[in-house]
Amino acid sequence: MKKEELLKKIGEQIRVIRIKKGLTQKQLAHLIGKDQQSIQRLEAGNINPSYIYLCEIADGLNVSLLDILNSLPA
Amino acid sequence: MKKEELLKKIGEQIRVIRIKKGLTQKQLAHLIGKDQQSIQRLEAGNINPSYIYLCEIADGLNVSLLDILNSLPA
DNA sequence: GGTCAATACAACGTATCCGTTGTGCGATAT
DNA sequence: ATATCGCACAACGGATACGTTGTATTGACC
Repeated sequence: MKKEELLKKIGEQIRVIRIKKGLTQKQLAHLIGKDQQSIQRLEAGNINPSYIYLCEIADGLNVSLLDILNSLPA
Repeated sequence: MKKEELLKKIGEQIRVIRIKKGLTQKQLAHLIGKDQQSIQRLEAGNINPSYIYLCEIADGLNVSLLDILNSLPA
């Protein structure tokens, strides 16, 4: 699969979970010591986040990284 | 969990799977267009790999990223 | 002894991440 | 009209990933 597609898919999935949890981008960002723009770029698929970054996001969403990857659209 | 621990754990897990598949660092590297040193640093936990990098590694190992994360020691 | 394979560490350069600031735009509310 | 909220995009800068080269160590094999 193409790199851009992979990034868009995981970004969209993170957005879905964030909204399901009732959080705004800013709220999620502040939970993990980042700012809203960071979350925006991630969800838009504009960056290639590091493993640690993904772990932090999962932590802020109160799910495991497995939960995020598990529900990725094929 | 500490950042260094997370990186060491995933590095060790990648090494375990690579060896189970009977590959050397160099062979795995060349399968995905990288070189031996990159794999060495990853397995040693010396870098914080990107999502795409992890996807490439999983691809080279012929497993899914979920398979790698699933078997991480708690 | 010599050679080769496998792994490890260090250093350099380019590319990229990611934190941050600034700006804009639509929707809602007062 | 103005303020506020949620989200988007661009640019700058410091930090770091990662490709690459070079080198060291260990062990197997001749």
